[in-house]
Amino acid sequence: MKKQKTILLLDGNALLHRAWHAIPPLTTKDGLVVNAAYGFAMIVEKMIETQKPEFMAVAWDLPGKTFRHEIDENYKGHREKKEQELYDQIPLIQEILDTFGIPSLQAVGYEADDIIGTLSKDAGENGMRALIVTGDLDSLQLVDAHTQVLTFQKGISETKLYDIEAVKERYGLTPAQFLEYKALRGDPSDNIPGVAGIGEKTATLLLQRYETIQGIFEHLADIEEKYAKKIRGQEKQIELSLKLVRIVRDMKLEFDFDQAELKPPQYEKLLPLYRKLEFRTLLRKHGEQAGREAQVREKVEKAKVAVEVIKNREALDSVFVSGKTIGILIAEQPPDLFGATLSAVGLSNGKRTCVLPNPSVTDLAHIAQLLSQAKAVSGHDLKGLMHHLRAPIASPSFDVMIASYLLHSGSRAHDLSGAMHAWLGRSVPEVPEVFSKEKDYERFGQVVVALPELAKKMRSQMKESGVDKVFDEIEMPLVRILYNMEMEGIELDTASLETFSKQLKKRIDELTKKITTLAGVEFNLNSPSQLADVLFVTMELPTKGIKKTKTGYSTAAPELEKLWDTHEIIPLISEYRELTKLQSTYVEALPKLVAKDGRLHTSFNQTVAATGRLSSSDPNLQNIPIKTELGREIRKAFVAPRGKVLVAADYSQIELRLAAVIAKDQPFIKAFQEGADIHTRTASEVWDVAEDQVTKEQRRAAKAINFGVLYGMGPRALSKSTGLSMNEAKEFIARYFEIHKGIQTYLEETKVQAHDVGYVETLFGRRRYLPEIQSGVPMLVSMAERMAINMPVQGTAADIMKMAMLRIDGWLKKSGWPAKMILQVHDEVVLEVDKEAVDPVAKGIREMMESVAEFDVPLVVDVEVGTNWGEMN
DNA sequence: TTAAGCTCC
DNA sequence: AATCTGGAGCTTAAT
Repeated sequence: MKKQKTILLLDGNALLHRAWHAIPPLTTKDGLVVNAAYGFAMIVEKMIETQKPEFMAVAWDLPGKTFRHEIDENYKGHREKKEQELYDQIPLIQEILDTFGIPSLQAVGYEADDIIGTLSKDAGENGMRALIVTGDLDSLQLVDAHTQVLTFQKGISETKLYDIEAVKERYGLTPAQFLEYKALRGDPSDNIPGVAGIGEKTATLLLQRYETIQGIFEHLADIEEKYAKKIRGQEKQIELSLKLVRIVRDMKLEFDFDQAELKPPQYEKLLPLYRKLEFRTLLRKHGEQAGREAQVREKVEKAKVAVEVIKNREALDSVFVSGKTIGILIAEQPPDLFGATLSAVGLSNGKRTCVLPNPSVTDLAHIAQLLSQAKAVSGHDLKGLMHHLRAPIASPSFDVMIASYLLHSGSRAHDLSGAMHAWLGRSVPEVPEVFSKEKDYERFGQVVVALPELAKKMRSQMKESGVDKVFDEIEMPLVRILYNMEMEGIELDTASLETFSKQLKKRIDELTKKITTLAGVEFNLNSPSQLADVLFVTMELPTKGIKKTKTGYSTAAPELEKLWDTHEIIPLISEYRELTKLQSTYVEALPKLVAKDGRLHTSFNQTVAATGRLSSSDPNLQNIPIKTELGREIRKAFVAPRGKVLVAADYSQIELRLAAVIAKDQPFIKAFQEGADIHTRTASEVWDVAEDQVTKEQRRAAKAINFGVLYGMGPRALSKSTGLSMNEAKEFIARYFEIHKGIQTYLEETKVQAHDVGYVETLFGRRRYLPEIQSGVPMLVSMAERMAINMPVQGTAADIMKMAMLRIDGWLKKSGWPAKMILQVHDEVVLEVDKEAVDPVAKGIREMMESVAEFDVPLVVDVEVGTNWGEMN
């Protein structure tokens, strides 16, 4: 039998948008925006390579004619400019398509979908296979025995192929039913009305039961009344929806498949075009830079060291020579259902380098055992490694990820290959994800071998800038502690959250009803844009003084507050916001993340925050609510197991104290030495009244400026946050700086230093570079200045907390008290402690924390004890 | 993917 | 003419 030929049909507009969104704004050196064209070219080339079609064509909507896809008036204005940049790229794409000989098709009165629908049908009738490439799931209705749909899942790299089976699997419906499903369900974004009250679930259910819409109407009598009443009498509406959703498949098209026959690209046109558009990756692929590539290959080749691929543990043991630093790397498989698994472990002692493929759990345990005896261990992301080994490493000495972070704290990308590139200045192979051939192991081995060299380079750089102390004395020892905290986790009382969830749900439903009634329209109140529309258009609430966002009027909490008295709906919306936030972010999400041991395990990221703080994710346990009474309910669900209690110790006012220390501000230093209420003291100074005469308002304003100073706040922000007038605020600040000369000088000098040397530092030598400060762009410069002001203070606090954690860990180990650190929230650590040991542990950690550093200002720690995190006393 | 909004220190 | 409060992470909508 003859091989079936394939025609690839691309939905030009859908892919254009997909490319536009997936690729960050790229411009050529002449300022031409080319990201969409680039993405489109990538898609086209990838499709040709992977699908090997015989024919190919691109269908386009006619410009300006949007039949089904009406653009919402609300979006029009701000979008126009961006849209223009996007549409300007269409001619570029046409040019690219021309060099491949791929025709573009358009038709008056039809959309791209219709052309594709028609051509795919023709193709099928002519014994061909049609493969539709689009970003739009509407085309799934076209799928049949010889038509398939390829969609993009995220970005432009991951695709999913839908044939009849795949459609059934994904939606539980045949492609023909999918059409009816969309007509029933509707689609607001495409202006398809559908049937009110029928959503995904109901539409699917009914179609599964009765096969077609006709079937549903025939069995209307058998259908539960709650559904039936929604559908009854909706024939017209459904008819209309069907018409809107159905893609035309019988257009009259003057089209000959021969026109779409795919030939090799005309390189003499394609390459200059790519060069003009600066598509380097694609150029390289086409051999443009074959010469340079060969050079790089040669260099890698030269650096090659003998790598053994060993398959047994005994041989592996020989790598571990006592007194040697062991370099270790893991190659992770792409995560699947069972989480990330390892495809290989690479080890090197500097002389021998081994790669162990597919390590078993016992292999890993064995490696952990051996590593704990090594003099030092270096690698990349050692905390991650410990999790894979399921064991701490006693002496982690060099983590490339952390070194990269300390050398470039502003960046968030600290991957190994990036570091190799940046510090070794040569191409090192990427760590492979899957190992199938011998050369994969070899390539991996080359990376492992390069590790010590990389570490050496990075160390000398760290010495040069003086961050090596932070590295050796703070960050590296902290790795194991963070691992232990992540392993330990915290117990979550899911039962209480369940009860709370029910209460929330009840109130949220009530609020939804009331708000809908008051507004007079049904809308999604989770959507800020819809809410703004309802408030300011439908209900005509005053827009004076309301901030604008890029998309229209803001509905953020402070803006709603301005509208508080204009309508009773506002407080309800505010409450709705609070409740749904709690419900979705915490109450519903957290219980799902409880591990098999009944506890919640976060990840503490050591290489994210530019100031030196930790961050927490999956889940983030550093933003558990506490401010509002309802929010506190969630915190109360963080509990100590039977027989234990939680002990929380937090540094009181640590940033302000450190600001006083760093700025050598005498009045502040004195105030802290005397144990004064710092905000009351400030108010008393500035308004020149006795401390016991300071009003609440005055204290509030003083507090606002005390915090504001740390962030580089101006008079504008101060007046906003205090209610002071602009002039009062200015005067207040002037007076403040008159008294706090040290602070004023610090602000000035820090800015100057940041401009001069391009970085700022903490008291312990952690450094942050601020390249934008020399950019000359006023907004970026002032932003960098504020970062410069804030980083030494926030960063020193972070240093101190990290050192305190090291001391607490050491003290607990030495003293043997049954207590474990489990959480850190910037200025607070939480421990889980056996009841009997509470008093000595509380006393001990306070002493550890308060004495971690000696300044002119005392560090003060408050310690609280409780059975849950919400009620500590 | 981004924007808007909210949570924390 | 108007902006300019530092550091994080998560959810939802919308494209």
